[in-house]
Amino acid sequence: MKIATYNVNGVNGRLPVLLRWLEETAPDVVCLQELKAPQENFPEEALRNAGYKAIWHGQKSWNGVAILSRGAEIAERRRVLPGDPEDSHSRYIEATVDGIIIACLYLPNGNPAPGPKFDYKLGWFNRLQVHAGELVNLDTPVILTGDFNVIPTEHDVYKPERWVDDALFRTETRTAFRELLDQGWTDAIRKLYPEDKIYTFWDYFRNAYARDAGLRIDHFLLNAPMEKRLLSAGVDRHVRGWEKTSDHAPVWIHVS
DNA sequence: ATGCCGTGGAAACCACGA
Repeated sequence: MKIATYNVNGVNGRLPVLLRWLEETAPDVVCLQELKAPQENFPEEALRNAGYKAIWHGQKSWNGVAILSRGAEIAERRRVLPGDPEDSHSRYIEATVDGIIIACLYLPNGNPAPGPKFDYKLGWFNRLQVHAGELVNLDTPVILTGDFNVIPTEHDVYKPERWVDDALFRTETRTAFRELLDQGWTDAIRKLYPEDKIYTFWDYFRNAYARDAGLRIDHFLLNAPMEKRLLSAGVDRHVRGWEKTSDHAPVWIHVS
């Protein structure tokens, strides 16, 4: 079973690229972030014609998350991260697919830091920690995946010294991610590739992709029952080289 | 290297992203 995550940066503007990638790689389940589309403008029919059923939580202009499935039914569990009734951003959706609990998330960027946006990021992160703490010890396999907007370590960025004051790499952010892992989550890519230079995002400008000036910010975190079933993982980085592509590349895992 | 690009929405510029 192949499960992927992809920050599409606009699901309608990105539709040709998304459909091409789906046809090429045929993942069984896909988590999408940054739909940038209101609920009624999600390309449900185009994805159905490509073989995918979907649940999604849209929002005008920004954010938006979705879960697609090629075969198994998608049983939605929640579409809001608990802990703040005032939070209006569509950044979280969670479902059971083929016996696996899959949380699709788009953690706030948080720049500029410090400031209110960084405070929102840390608050959202804390709510994620609380909720993840309830998921990690389930006997059910659980996956937290999506765009975490976290550079976990200096090995996950082309020039760490340039990012120390950035919301993606600040001490508070890395500490929060470490605390999340310490609950008992396994970073699937780092489990399989402890040393390799692996990126999932390259800026649109400064020729970042050609220079391989990237970041690893899209992650798969697995609880113990899921980690036991991990077979392989990777980044479809060639997709970042396509025309009219997202600034993120798809990331995937293969589980038994 | 402090958004130089890209997207969506509103209005012919702006907010936002990482």
